[in-house]
Amino acid sequence: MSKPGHYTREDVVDTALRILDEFGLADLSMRRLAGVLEVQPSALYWHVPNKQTLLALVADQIIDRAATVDHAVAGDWKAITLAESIAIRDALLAFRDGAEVVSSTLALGLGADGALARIRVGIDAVCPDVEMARIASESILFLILGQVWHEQQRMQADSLGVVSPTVAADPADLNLDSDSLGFSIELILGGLEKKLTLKHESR
Amino acid sequence: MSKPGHYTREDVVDTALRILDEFGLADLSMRRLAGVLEVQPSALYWHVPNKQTLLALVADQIIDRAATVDHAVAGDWKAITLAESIAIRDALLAFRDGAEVVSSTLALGLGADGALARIRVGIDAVCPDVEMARIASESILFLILGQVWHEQQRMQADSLGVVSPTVAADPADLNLDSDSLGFSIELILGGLEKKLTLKHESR
DNA sequence: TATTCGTCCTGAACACTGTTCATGATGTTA
DNA sequence: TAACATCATGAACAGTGTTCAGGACGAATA
Repeated sequence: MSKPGHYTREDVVDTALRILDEFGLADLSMRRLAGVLEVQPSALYWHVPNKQTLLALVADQIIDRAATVDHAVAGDWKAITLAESIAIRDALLAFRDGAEVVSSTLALGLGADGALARIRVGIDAVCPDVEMARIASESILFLILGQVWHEQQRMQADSLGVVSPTVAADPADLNLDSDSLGFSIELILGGLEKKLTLKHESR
Repeated sequence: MSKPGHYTREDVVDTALRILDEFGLADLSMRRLAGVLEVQPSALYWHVPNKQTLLALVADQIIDRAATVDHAVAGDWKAITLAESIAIRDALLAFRDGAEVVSSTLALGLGADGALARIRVGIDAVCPDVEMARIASESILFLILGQVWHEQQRMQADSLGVVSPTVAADPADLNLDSDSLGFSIELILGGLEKKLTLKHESR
């Protein structure tokens, strides 16, 4: 941001990512982004065709920055899938409104496919039915996105001073949320395992 | 709409619902809504404090119109939960962009709580752990919302002439999607059942 | 009958939004 | 020196949610 000269597309995406994290998706406007870069709004449209693809690039960045998982250290396929899911969850949580950005990008089919791919690896290893594997991994992804989106929206509501009528700020809340996601995923993986063993036995 | 006279809040919400279904969420603006009612945009702000709560009322309407489920006819708790889920899924599908409207309303905590309540009844009957029941039913709701949102966004993309590179219009697509949701939910319910029986045995 | 009151709406304005377009400066290559 | 791709300007267009002083009109009250 210091050099007022020529920018690259990566500069634009990185700055958008920072504005997103600092002020939230609602305040991430093309004009604001241009202002931070000390540039006219129209200049952005040289680097990017429109705002939606800008957000898709931002979503890709968020997913790409998810921590890698050592599959050897994680354990069996269930542990691997769980670890990958937690990594993606943390990546979404690392940026404000991350879940909403990735959600809409994913819904529009503009990117962020890396998330689904990472969830699938563990499942594909044990589930020969590709359709079944697709449904299971998509379900887990929806679970992650829904949970984190809900959580991040609640965070914003809280930061806006609107204290929710429910019990406030339990010290073990973060762990509870983390366990909550883990539990949900275990439900799906458990159900999948059950289905797989049944299929084996019926042969 | 024919009488230019006084409107009630329900008229406004109903008209918003019709615009949503005909033209989609992106085209549901306060100005357009006012135009259909042959009224100045500012008139709407007498009936409703802002657009977000208008959308929340619309979301409530969508959920409230979900078909009722006869629990006696459905069968056991798993069948009941599945039937309720399908009913909610169909309610979301009955209006264009229904999933997105309900999703954001739910995330903002502004309404549409009926959906979660209906999913919970079957689970609460067999799951004594309220926390566990909450997580399981929220998971199912996220699954429904994610799946339908994805599907509706794809519908809009298709209707915009952007033919997706994947195989087009499989005649069994609708059934496949319906089965897809049923299968995901069965995964969760199966996992929950497994967890419940394990808990019983360990006593 | 005259006046007040609550209800519902008008018309104009404010402060934004994403996006387009003709034009221009700057540095690299032919 | 001339041509070219790169990256920007500045103005404008068409739209958005929302606010606010004021006005019309029917019902209740004095």
